[in-house]
Amino acid sequence: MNKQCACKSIPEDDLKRIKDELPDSDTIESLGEFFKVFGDPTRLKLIYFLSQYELCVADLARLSEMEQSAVSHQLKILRLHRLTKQRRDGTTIYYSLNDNHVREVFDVALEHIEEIG
Amino acid sequence: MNKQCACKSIPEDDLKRIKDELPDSDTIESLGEFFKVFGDPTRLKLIYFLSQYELCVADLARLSEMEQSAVSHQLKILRLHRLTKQRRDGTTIYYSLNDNHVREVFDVALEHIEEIG
DNA sequence: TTAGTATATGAACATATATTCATATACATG
DNA sequence: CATGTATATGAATATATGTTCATATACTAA
Repeated sequence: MNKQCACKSIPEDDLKRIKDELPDSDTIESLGEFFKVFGDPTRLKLIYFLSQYELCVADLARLSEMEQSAVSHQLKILRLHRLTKQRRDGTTIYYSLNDNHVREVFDVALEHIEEIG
Repeated sequence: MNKQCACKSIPEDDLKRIKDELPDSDTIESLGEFFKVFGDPTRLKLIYFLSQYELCVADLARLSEMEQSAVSHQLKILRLHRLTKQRRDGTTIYYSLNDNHVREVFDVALEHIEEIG
């Protein structure tokens, strides 16, 4: 008698049901994109600073010790994913976070990191 | 009179203070790594399935419609980042999530995605 | 030990992505 | 309009990453 992987005994119907519970593929794609934005240390720094203050590009560059160009490129990504909003005052553009979820996601993950050491 | 970027008027001391509030660079790196794990749709699917059930590699492959090898490679990443735990039963290895934070991060992000459409 | 099943892994390849450099755009001031 | 400042962007490059294929390891049963 062959003792097969127990899970293989899950009927096809159940597999289908479990599969159906998965958020649809557009949602999964969007989620992946969303997390990818957080998946870079330089962007995380920008996100963190913006979670605390409304800041212009120049100061973000100074705070994060990145070149202005690099900051602009990354801000474009944050903007496109609607993580930030901006406001113009003369030639200066002030960025801030768009959504409380962003801060929340950051905080939960931080808890996790601190917990697992 | 030159109207400079208002934020430039933030004294160096304040900049230093804001910078100091940023989690240390090891933490930022770990956070980035953590989010990077979520930043791939195939891994997200695995994470989702494992947030619901304890599953073996073969069924994860069937559920996610990935090759066994690809699943194993991705599970290695989840394991290394301690997002999953596993248990062996004969030749079968059952995976499950390691931590409630993972589920929580997933859910908050999902809310965000559903909110911004 | 031999055969079979479940999972893991190394190498190769293709694709994605972050940064830099040079330059463009947008606005303000004189 | 001309100049200066703040920000944005395109191209190029270097690096990271996901998948596949072939194969290795770990365990079980006969």
